[in-house]
Amino acid sequence: MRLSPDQTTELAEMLHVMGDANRLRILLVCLDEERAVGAIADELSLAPSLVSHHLRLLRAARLVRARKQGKQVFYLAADDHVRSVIGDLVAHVAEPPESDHTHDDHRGGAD
Amino acid sequence: MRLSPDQTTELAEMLHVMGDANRLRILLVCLDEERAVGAIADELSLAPSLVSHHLRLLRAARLVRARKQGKQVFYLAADDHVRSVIGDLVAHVAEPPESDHTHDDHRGGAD
DNA sequence: AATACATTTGAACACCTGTTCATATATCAT
DNA sequence: ATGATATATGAACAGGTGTTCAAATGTATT
Repeated sequence: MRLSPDQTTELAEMLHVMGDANRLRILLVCLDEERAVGAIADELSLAPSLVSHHLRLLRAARLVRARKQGKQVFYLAADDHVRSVIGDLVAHVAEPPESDHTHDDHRGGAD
Repeated sequence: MRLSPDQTTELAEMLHVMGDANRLRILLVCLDEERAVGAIADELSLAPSLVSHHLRLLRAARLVRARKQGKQVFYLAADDHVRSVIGDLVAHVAEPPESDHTHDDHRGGAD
């Protein structure tokens, strides 16, 4: 199954936005239930300003949607499509690692 | 389904490595069949040096494995786990943008 | 109107990242 | 041995990125 160059770029951009720890945490927090910016900041112990900055990128990537209510703005995963993708990812990470290692490659020195 | 802080960081790092267009292309090229560095570089029109650099990151993230044969080094997706994750992502991106929404809630004011 | 609260915005900073180039290492052939 | 091929490595540069701070915007309450 192959992707077009455009689709590959699109996927890379999506992964790039999700590939930040704080942004991923924010996305996970408002994946299934609406969350206000302040609530997210409070739960993750992050500055509201920082959360807002990340939320803007998540919104630009169409990963979350915003709903304004009074003074607060509630964020939620954009749609079931996003929830499904994240769900798959989370499921794979939550799974135990494979034990089908025929041979172990040498430790790569990541600097 | 929630992840531990460590698992969340781990996932973010994995997404971060995949979140580069060239790196993702490289990963896709050697997802199901072994590919030598030169072959990847040739197919993607990238400098072998650049491919090697990216391959090192992919290897450090345990996303690909290397098998040396003579002068060439063949790379392949690390395991079925990785193939499954990438497969899911590709499938989601390859899907048509509209899915069967039984109820269409949250109308977005995205800029 | 003024105050307090929630969120956003922009600038500034330090840090990281992708790429290129030159060079090194390894392997095969002559 | 030399030379050619394949890959890896390191330095260096340009540009991007996350974070913080201060200030702005919007919104409800008094």
